[in-house]
Amino acid sequence: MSPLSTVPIPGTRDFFPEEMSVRQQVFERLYRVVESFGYLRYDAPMVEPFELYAAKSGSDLVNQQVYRFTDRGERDLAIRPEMTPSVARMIAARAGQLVLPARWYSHPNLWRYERKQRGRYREHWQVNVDLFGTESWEAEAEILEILAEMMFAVGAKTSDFLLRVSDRQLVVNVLQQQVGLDPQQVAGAFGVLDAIEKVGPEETAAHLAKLGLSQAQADRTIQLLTHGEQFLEQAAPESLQQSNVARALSKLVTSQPVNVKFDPLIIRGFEYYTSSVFEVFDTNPENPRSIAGGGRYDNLVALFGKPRIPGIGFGMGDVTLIDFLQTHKIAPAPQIAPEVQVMTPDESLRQRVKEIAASLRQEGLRVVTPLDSRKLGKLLERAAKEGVRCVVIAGGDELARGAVKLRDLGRSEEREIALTALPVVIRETLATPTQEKP
RNA sequence: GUGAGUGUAGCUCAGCUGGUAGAGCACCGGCCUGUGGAGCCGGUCGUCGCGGGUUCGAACCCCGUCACUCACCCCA
Repeated sequence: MSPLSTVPIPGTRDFFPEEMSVRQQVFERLYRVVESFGYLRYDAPMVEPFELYAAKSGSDLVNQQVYRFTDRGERDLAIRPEMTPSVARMIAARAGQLVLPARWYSHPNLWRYERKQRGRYREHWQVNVDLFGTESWEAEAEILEILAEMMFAVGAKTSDFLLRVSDRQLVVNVLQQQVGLDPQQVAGAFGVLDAIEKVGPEETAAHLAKLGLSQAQADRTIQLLTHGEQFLEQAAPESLQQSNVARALSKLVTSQPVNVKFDPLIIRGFEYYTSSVFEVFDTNPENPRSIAGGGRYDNLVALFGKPRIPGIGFGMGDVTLIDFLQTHKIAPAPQIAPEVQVMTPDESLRQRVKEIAASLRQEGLRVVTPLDSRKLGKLLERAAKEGVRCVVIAGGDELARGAVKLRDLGRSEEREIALTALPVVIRETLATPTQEKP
């Protein structure tokens, strides 16, 4: 029999401690931002009825990419490919009891059956932030503000990212009323224009002609959709008045300036988005995938037979976010070393070592002790390699005086410290910058 | 689903038109029985992804296969 594989199944990742540490630090910053806006965390099952997604998630392609199986009770189930249907279900379940607006967030792992490539895995973790119960443009503003603050919280600068926003309804209105397209042509135009950045304007014009657009209509459509700012200028005032995104755009209150751009080419795949849609992009072309995206879905909760509760929200995924941080060299350093190691040169003092370690743990420090006997030099070498900052050396002479040696591996300094003062001195040491030996 | 690239030690890789498998790092030990990172010495480590073929002889050439990576399709 061949040995078991150590490789995770395709498209999934193991998170070794140093990777987990980075992920954890990044996401804890995001949690803090979201919670600072008063959002409450929830969770839901990783497996849902398949029909939850079949109903409204959108294209038949989504269905092809869902992990789907039949359980022993003959239920048709799916591993969640996204969180929004689940949260809509939960909101619907409490529809009569909730104080609205409801501000909720979660951090689920999501699955999609697709081939792995840069920025895309079959399993990824996504922070979802959703706001339910208002159609006000201020909901758009708040959601976009949170999104921007999340980017700032992980160390992004204003110039590092671009927030592209659009409004499906507004774009549809303009194309119908000002270019004279019928609804079918509008739908077709969206599909074709999605690819305009790849195939170029000539081919796009040809596709539009097939949909029955005149030359003038095609030119006008392309011109409008590829010049986002002008799009707003050219939209009828009553259309703009109805567009939450258009109204929110200039009124965002954020701790740093944000690059926001209206861009009608932001479509997004989910069919349930009713008007506002938006995505965050890295301004560095090395990392072309969107870091976060979302939109308004005013009809989703009503699918559960409950009163219509409008919603708006977005997801920010771990894969593209951490790619972004690494591209800009602002990912946090892994923190995997214990703060303190306690050791002794005298085998007979092992028990005292454990007692000292226990008392330091009571002080909230992360403390390890050697589990086997080795020479002090080897123990120090290993501690240094692990990145341990403080080493407590409990020798008989010092202990007789009620003291130990405290060695700061970060600065190669050693002092004798009274046991009673040890926690305080260790904390001071940990707060001091290290000084690398040349 | 389509296309391309890569598979050699735990890791990063070298290995000439085919001639018995290598380096650096890492790991373990010694020099150093109460003090780390350097240095020196020594040690452990491989079905050369797998299967078949050609050959006196294959890590190398040929065929197949699998895995991984990147891109396309599409999308969080």
